[in-house]
Amino acid sequence: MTYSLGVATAKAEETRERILDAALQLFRERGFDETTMRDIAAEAEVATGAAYYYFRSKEALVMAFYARTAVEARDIIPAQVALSRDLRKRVRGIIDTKLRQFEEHRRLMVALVRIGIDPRHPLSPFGEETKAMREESVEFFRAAIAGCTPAVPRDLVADLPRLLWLYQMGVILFWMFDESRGQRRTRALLDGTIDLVIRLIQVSSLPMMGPLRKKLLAIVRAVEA
Amino acid sequence: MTYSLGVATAKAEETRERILDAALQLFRERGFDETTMRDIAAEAEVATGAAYYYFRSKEALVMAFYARTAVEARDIIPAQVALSRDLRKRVRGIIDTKLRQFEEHRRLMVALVRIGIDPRHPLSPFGEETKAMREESVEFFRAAIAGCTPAVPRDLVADLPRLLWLYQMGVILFWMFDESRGQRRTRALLDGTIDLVIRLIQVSSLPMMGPLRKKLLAIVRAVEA
DNA sequence: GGCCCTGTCTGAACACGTTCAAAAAGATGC
DNA sequence: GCATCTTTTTGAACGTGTTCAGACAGGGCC
Repeated sequence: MTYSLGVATAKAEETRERILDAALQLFRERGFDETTMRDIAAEAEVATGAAYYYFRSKEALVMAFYARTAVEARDIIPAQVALSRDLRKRVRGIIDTKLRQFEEHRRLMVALVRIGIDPRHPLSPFGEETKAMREESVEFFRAAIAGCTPAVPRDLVADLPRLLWLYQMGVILFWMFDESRGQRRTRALLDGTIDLVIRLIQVSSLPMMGPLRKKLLAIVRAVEA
Repeated sequence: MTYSLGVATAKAEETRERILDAALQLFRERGFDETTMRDIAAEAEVATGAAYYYFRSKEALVMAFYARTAVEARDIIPAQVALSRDLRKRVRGIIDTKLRQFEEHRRLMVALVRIGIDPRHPLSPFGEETKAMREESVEFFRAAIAGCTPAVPRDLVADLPRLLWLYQMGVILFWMFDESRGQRRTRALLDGTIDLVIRLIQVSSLPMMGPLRKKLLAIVRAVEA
């Protein structure tokens, strides 16, 4: 859950935090590949092995950062969603929040992607072990489409949250590698595609579009199963 | 071009092939991570360093396989495209061909994705070094939409090939991790989405859809630039 | 044949992620 | 306070990708 290994005492918790903070500091200063586990341990003033007592791998340190933002999001995002009933604003709000959370460590996330793209890897966002976190994220989108304007057709309610989550993952992926000034290409992508997504939902809500919706959902389900 | 380092003589070429074949054999038998460079060198009956004389990294061996398929594709795919004027069949033909080429080493490609997802990495399919190969692939799609039925609107002709290439990459990515029997989930994805893509092109060809096309293209261009 | 040059190949050495046996430090019960 | 058990910490050792200084081989040139 916390992506850490055995932590029983308060002192241990403090050591764990020290290691994680040292790691994040060095990752930010030098980059992920340029930082060694020995560096991290030295910075945290523990032996090399100690890092592995708390984190099962170097990537797990990044995952711990990710998990930290997920905990913070529990407060921020529901508040964000409550601000408006407009679906576009809600979705945009969720994604913007996530990007803001990651901002400081944008390039670091690449390390997670490298291993996470493989769903068989324990730390993959598509894997079994991260299921709880993933579903929490999907729930944010479920909350966002509840009672929103424009309303979402009933038969989309079940699958749309997961599709929006996937959309979010795509945007984040793009953003990680977006080296344009202030990541303005990601802004362009967001500005353009959010509109498209919302309009697509609207269009597919028209009565005549029932068959299209059915077909789309059939694809989604065939692919997921 | 060939993703190998200096090869001047015929004997060197033969050694290079021996190393690559040994690597592919071991990768297939045991998997990428489970095969060491020392194993590969031993199997090819050379010293460890020899492998690095011909291939700059372990992943470069996989890239060499990829490059090999790209060379083969130069004959196969144009022939494939020539079989029909039907756009759906053509696109499907290209993607099916690629999947068939990779089939034997499906899981191996994951090793390429892991590093290739980062456009800054030399071996990334989005990077500078692979540009020639990438553009060759895009050209296949350009040939596919030339004189096809249904016809593609003029203003899409410039960008559609790259979008279709991106679509192809997405399908291949999905397929790599598709552990369903015979990768039938990928079949489902292809069956469903090809139809969708073609229909989208048709719909966007309607005269009234000019503004939508413009908007889509504006997004694509803003994101790429 | 002897010399040099370039391309090919060797294998030890290096750096780094990770593991592990054992030591140290705490907690618990008496 | 001591014995025992658990949690935490240590640092050497291991395996692996990669590098590198130098050995080797063949061909051209005198």
